[in-house]
Amino acid sequence: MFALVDCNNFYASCERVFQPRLEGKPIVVLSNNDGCVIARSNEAKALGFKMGDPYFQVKHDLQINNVQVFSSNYALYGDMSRRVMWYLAQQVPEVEIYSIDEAFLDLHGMEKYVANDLDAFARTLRTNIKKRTGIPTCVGIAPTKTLAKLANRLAKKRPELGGVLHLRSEARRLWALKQVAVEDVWGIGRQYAAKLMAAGIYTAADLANCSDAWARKHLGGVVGVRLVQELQGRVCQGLLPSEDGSLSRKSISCSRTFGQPLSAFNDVLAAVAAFTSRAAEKLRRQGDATHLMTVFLSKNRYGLEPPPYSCSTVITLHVATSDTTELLRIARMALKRLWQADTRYTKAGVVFDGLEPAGHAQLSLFESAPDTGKRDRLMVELDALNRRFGKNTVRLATTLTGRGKGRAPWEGKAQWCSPAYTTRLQDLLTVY
DNA sequence: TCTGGGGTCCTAGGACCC
DNA sequence: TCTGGGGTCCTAGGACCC
Repeated sequence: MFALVDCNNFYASCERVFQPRLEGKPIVVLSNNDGCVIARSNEAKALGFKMGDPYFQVKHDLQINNVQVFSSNYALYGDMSRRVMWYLAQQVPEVEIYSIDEAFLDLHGMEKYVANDLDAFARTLRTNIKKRTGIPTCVGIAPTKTLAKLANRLAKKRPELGGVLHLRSEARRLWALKQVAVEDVWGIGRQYAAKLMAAGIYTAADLANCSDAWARKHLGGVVGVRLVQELQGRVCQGLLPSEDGSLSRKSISCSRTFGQPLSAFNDVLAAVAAFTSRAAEKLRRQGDATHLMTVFLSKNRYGLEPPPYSCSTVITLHVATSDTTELLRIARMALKRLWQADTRYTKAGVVFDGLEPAGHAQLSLFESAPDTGKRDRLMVELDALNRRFGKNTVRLATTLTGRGKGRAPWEGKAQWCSPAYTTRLQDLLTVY
């Protein structure tokens, strides 16, 4: 058995924990740059606000409905997430942190520790998470991860289930499959949903009745086969390593939409340099080096201009590196290659691929190992200082613009960001 | 004026190897 | 002159997830 524990409306719930007066009130949280709606409380959902709604389009409706608006506060959400996950890790032998607000638990063999009553166990988890962190959750329990997802979804949609649904029998599984529309199945996106409906497949139950051959042909090959089998109760996926040191990403990126369109090379360079530094930090944190760096620039996609809206260039490094100074040199080179004068750029980003463990760089026959000792030590110190004294305490000059201190021109708006209540001493709540 | 960011996996096709 | 089979590695593109 697997369980999926999912926090309800996580970002909105995090904000509510520190502003209880918002209980029962509509809340939305906006993306970077206060661009779109990315999270909603149930009340905001009921008012018809959608995921991805551009803020400027719904601003008026939000106001007249008295919806509380927040900019995203990842310092807060990340820390609250860690608290929830830490608690779960104490309760079961194996946890997969699937996303910032969801975790799969492996319950195989747990029955004997919880008196054969997984439902009661799940209810205890919910109660304790709420008590310790203030975050409401729902739990789905089923023989496969895909069914656990589905059970979780129903637990969330049907208040009468009390936040927990356990697909303990075949009859229960068949009942649950009939309740869920095919587009709400984990792994069915917009394209597949349209294809399935055209083929007369409307519910998860219909999908579970498809043959392996049909799934292979129409749902992306083996991925589709696994999906259908998991709905039938046949286990195709186990728990994966998660964000706890055992997880090693295969690519690392950092990108942002600018606060305003930029046309000056040095302004965009400052942005690309800042993203490069950030991505290099992530790279070093997982102990890797990259030998493939992509830099991309984007233009406004919503205007009258025809595509292409973005251009990119890939640079292959002969010796993999995680040294920020070296990566900055390459980023500048890539940017020069892409640059077109008189263009209003709206976004930029960098991606590192071809990752390998640092220090094990393959040298070709005639290359000698470059002297990287000093640089490595510099990076270790840099990361240590920033960890200890906060992000960007020490950084490289390229990430600054010629304009001196203050906000960089690429930085976006975050007009309604709540305090970092749990990670910043000055932001600690005072209760009178 | 204003439209997010960071990932994963799979397939198909081409280049190249023995 | 004609003809074969089995691999690997890489990239681009498409789908999906939160």
